[in-house]
Amino acid sequence: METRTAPARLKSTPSWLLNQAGGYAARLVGEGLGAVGARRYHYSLLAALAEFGPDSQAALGRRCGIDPSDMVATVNDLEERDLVRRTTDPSDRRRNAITITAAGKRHLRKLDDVLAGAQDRLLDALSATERGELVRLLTKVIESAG
Amino acid sequence: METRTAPARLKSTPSWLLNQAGGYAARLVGEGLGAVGARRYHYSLLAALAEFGPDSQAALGRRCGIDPSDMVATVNDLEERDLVRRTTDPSDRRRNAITITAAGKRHLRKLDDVLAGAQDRLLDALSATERGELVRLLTKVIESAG
DNA sequence: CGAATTTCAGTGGAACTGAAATTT
DNA sequence: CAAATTTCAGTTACACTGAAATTC
Repeated sequence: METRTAPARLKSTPSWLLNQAGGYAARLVGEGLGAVGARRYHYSLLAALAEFGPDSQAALGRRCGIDPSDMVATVNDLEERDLVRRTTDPSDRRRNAITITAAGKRHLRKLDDVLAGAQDRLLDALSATERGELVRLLTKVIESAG
Repeated sequence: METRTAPARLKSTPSWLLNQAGGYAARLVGEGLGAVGARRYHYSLLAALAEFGPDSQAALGRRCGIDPSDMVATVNDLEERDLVRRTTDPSDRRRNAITITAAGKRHLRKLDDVLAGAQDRLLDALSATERGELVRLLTKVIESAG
């Protein structure tokens, strides 16, 4: 077999490992979601609505790390499929109040299953303890991010 | 202070954590390399040349995970700055033999310093033991990738 | 007035696909 | 002939910038 090793400098560099693993994760998740006609932003947005209730596009974007301008297209997509509803907030007419529909909640449960399957494949090589440890370490890194 | 928590579904999902941390890492590394006029691909390619010696574009691409078509532009960039040399391999004239120059080696040492600084900032919140554990876990994940 | 929200048009790096030309 | 290499043209998901219109 023909083994092609990456340079040692890269294989020992945390940022490179993070990007490799992140790319692999994005591929697995993207394939899974794509198979049911969804994108990563769809999941983030539906999850935020399910957890926190209706909110404005700007607030939802801040929660999910989605840029306000990308939010427009994301809400357009979901609204077209009746997974969310967009109404102007009467108490502040600059805002769109975004609400998740019953179909949206059903869709989110389906996406939960898809995501869980992707995580299992992603972390196939790790024990349950190691998976927990990885989550803990990544959380610390993210929380320290400027 | 106004805390904006991401949905619990996301914060507990390894693929999401990996993408968040990967994005943070890419930003730190990109800023550092950008400050000295370099890109991430430049570092990968120079590191491979320094470790394994001259090779064809295709073989270097396989080592670094760089697409052959992206390799063309990367080598163009580095050749323009006299950091690598591109000559056609006389033993197989389909191939370009890519060689690192003395200036390329000097440049690589500078990039090593930039990268080391970025890793330090990235892993600021982790102890030395935790850093090693993170590298170990990420390596396992990557090696299991299909 | 300044500030926030939504929207649109456009940019840019990164990873990819498809195809052509050359050589083995 | 099939296969590998280099190259170019184009695509896609993603993250962003800048500016306009509306509203607070």
